[in-house]
Amino acid sequence: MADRKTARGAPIKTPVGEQDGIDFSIIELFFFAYRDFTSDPDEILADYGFGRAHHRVLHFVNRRPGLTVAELLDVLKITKQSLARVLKQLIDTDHIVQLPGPRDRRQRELYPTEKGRALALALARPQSRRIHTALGDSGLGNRASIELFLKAMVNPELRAQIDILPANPTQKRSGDDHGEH
Amino acid sequence: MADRKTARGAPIKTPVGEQDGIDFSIIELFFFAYRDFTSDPDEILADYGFGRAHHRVLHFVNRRPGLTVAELLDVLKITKQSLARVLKQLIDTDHIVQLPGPRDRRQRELYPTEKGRALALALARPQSRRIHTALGDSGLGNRASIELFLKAMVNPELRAQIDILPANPTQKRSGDDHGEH
DNA sequence: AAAATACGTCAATAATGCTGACATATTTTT
DNA sequence: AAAAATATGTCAGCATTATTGACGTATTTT
Repeated sequence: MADRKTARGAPIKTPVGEQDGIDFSIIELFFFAYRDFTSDPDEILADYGFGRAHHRVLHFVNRRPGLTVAELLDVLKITKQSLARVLKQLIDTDHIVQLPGPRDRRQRELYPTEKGRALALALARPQSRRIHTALGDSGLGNRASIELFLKAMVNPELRAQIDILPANPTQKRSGDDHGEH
Repeated sequence: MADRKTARGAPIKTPVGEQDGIDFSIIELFFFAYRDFTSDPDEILADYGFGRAHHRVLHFVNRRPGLTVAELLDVLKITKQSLARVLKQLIDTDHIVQLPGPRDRRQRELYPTEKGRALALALARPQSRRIHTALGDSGLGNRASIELFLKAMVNPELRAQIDILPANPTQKRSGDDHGEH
């Protein structure tokens, strides 16, 4: 064990596979699918000097206008400092505006501008088209299965975040003040 | 238009939704699902001082032992310089070994060691468990639909990469020397 | 009045990607 | 045999997106 080079493990030449009891097919498919899924908006974002982080912020602010900073952090699971830069850029470029919270004026409610709405839609369009095509290709009527599967892939304790978003077919919204009335 | 602050666009208070003709449900589900899907291995990797990049390299080297550097770059769609760092670390920590290509000695064939194989399996295990649970939760017999959907989400010209990988049910491998003999 | 909260910001650091340039070994072409 | 192309490695610098820690300010709660 003196020489490091001779201590190297021997090469394994057999591929891992499903026989190891692991679902490699879907693991890989998920990787490739997500990679290409994000590539469409990435190209558009590059024209604005934005990145994926901007996309995510823009998306959720458009989906839940009036979102506070704390709520956004909770959805994105990033830190305040990470959010700060991209949010500032989106505000400076007039894609997002902040309004003081009506009940608690410490809070900043985030709203898209018309410009921000337009960009969010432009980014979502190719993704939606890809999904639509994939649903078609893989046989119609799979939509419900796909939704159930994807939702089941999310950590159970985080599925609440999904249910807050509008127009999800798995639940009905009872009111806009998502409230503890 | 002298003052910038007054030139700000007005806040839009209505959420975007499916009525805009865009499949926001699945877009979001895909984001959340992928986020949590990668969180399991991320925790394990942190113990080794590795990141997601190491995971991907380790994964594909285990799936296709003997892969050359160029082939790996093509699968991962990153640059040589980006790969260099993580690959070097994986070699230094004895997870991967390099052998000169038998036909072309300029090439470096990449193989996992026993240690590398073990880590790859440890990383894949929670992901596979999550998939298995999700398939169960969303009703058995969806597996084929899910695979078709995910595959259809991948850019058509890149689906060839998937078919190269072992034990994919959509094709049969004709030989191990993937060769133009 | 004091404490807690929501947010903003400054500074430093890390992981992962990028481009460009150049070196070395090896194979292919001329 | 010489020249060109190829596969890989490496150096240097840079961008993006994330991290942690610390501190300031406005506001609300205790």
